[in-house]
Amino acid sequence: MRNSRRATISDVAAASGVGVGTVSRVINGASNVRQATRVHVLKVIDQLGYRPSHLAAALSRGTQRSVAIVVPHLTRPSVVERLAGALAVLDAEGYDTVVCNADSPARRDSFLARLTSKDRTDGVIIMSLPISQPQLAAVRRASIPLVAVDVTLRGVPHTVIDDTAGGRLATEHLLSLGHKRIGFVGDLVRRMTKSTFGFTASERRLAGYRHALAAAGLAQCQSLVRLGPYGAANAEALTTELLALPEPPTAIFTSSDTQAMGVLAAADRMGLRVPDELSVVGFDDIELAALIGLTTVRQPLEQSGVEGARRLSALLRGEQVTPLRQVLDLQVVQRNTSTHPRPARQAGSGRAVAAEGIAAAERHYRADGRGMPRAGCVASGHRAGLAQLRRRT
Amino acid sequence: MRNSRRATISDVAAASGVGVGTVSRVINGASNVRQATRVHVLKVIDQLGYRPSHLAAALSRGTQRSVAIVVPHLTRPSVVERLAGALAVLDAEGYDTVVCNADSPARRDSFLARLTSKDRTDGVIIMSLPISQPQLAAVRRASIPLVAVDVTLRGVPHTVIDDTAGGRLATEHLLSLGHKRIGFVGDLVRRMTKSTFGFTASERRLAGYRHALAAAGLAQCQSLVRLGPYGAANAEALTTELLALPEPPTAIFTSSDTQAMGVLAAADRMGLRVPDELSVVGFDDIELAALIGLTTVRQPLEQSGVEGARRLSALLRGEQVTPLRQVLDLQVVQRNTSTHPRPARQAGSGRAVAAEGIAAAERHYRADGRGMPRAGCVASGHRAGLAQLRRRT
DNA sequence: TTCGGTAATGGAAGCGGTTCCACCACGAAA
DNA sequence: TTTCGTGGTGGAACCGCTTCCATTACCGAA
Repeated sequence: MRNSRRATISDVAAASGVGVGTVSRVINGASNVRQATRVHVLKVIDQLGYRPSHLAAALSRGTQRSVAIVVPHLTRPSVVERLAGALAVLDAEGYDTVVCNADSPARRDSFLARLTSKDRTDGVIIMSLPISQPQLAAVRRASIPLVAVDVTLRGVPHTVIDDTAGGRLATEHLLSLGHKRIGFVGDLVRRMTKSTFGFTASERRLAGYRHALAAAGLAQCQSLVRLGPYGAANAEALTTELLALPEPPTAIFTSSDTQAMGVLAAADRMGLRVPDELSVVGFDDIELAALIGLTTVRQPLEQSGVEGARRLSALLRGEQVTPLRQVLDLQVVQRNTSTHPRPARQAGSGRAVAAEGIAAAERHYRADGRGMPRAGCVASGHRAGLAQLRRRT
Repeated sequence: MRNSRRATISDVAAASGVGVGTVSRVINGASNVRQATRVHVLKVIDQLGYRPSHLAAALSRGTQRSVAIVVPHLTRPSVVERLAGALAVLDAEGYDTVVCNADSPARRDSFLARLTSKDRTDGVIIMSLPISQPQLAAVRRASIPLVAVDVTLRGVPHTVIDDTAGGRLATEHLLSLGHKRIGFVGDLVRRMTKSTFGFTASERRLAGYRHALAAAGLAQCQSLVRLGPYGAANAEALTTELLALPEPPTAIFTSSDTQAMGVLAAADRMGLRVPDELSVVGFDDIELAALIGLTTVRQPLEQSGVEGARRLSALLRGEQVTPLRQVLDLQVVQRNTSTHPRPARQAGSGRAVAAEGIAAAERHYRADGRGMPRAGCVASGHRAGLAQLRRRT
């Protein structure tokens, strides 16, 4: 047996004494093939270990059925849930999905360039990732079927939530519980370019928070708003600052559940009981939120992926996608990190606690957890304050 | 301008008055093209909005540079970290990566069938997913370059950890703290087939636990080992059972960090303080573990993906991959959920607490959290016990 | 002037399928 | 017997590129 190179369809045809057309029909299960022929060809295929080339078939047929999804920070829970939703739909529709994890703007640009300059996939889904005007224009010119999820892209079908409304909902929830001093912990956005894209989710949620406060006739205290890079650790630091204020907030709204974890950690480090001494509201309702009983604004993460994928696949079928802008519902899920503010509060003791907390926090941030020596067993003194998952009844 | 169908390379050639060969050279940046020609062709390409077909190029060139990764349960943090590691490497090497999320054995089989029956990708990475003997044989016959991560596959390069050793490490850590009654909470495995693949990670970690107990000369109490389906909620239920025993454990080792979350939740529900009244050790060291101060066995998740991808790419370069079995290091990271057992313990009060806890748990499991009515704001009475992220100093 | 040698280029021959059209039997209808 | 379908089948043309070989133009060396 000459197995120098992989068997092709004509090898099979030759070996089974039929034409390539017939082999092709057998492979694709066309009905007009005599049973005996089919069986014979199938046997030869098996003997030769022949595997049809997807590539050649796609080229010849003119359709490859593959799409790309570009996401930032694949490891974030909210992103993964979206991605999973999209993958499920695309699989079901028979698409191959190539996942592009754009950790940095540079990688995002390189992915986008790769996708627009060459004809690699039938369509593209962009998730949670603002793209620059020129890039959008490039995609347009290439007329690549494109949908966006969790980003507003002019002229492109996009599935989003109303972040501003979400921020308002969260804040109104806290207001309705009686809170007057409500802090905000969110993302600091370094803009890449002067281009318009403007607001990120966190900024819009902050806007919603401001609207709600304004509507309630409350003065807005700038010092109650703290922004920093994404991540629980940073949120913890910001919260520590917030709680150390002369007049600390009685509640904190934060722009993601992950950041809420940091807020909770900070509260604990400062010795504040949640929700009795501090109410906390997150955003997203990732799986973890239910587990730890976090009050949060639920957005349909997985469903956003599902919708995005559905719309792309409609686009690829040549259907009209309307409306261009699809807004999914939000709702506050009250669990166990929010309640009425405690009636009284002694400023003095509060401050003392806060001071201690800050010192502890500073000790902590100097050494982070993950890069430790590689012995068999390491006692990690960092993260010295012990965290525990705690439920109160 | 006739834009009925997409421009091809010969359209460009015709429109710019050169041969297709020259256009091809321009596209691929070959050096032997006159500068003037290059510029002109480039201009025409731009005018025509021509995008070279990746498909056709790949077919012609005979290499497509794409791989598939098959993973189970994409949303689990450990899986995502592995995936992210692999993606980073594959991107850097210029591969397109199609992600196959196999939630069920059926989907796994369909992915595998799709990948083996047709020639779609250059190679495949399988993560954390046991496959059946016939399937492995099929892959072999098709001689698809394959590597495994977190699964042992005979004859296939695989990157794994020594789960048994990990179980032993965790248990020895608790033993060294003075614990004598150590519980285990892990996965119940319904075997799909009679095929050999045998042990899952959880089972092997359980084996390690048993070894350690045996080595310490401790009697093994079968009732201290509880197995159930994966997930924090189930782990919580199992832990509740464990803590309701007449003689409850003073420490629990559980086969993943996610399950450890459930263990912590159960402890809290039962009113047990961690680590004073119950020590808890997880496995994996996902990001969350550091945040909540969970003592755990660290395995290099992301790195496992990196290694798998590196090995696949070596395989695709035609290099030998040795050793076939690559075992990554483990280490216990002690944080704040493990300490010495408390000296004394009154059986009576313990039991009373336990009984109450079980009742509460049963109430809980009847109604799960996520399928609530869709009003603007929902107060969720399920998950009634409020959970809080808590750090003690 | 003749003759390599070289840089730039044109274009045919694949890559491995799908598809369409021509063709062949063969049985039923005329 | 002739004439049509009609189910099976063979194979050329084509999908859009890459690649290799042939060709041309031009230049310096002999």
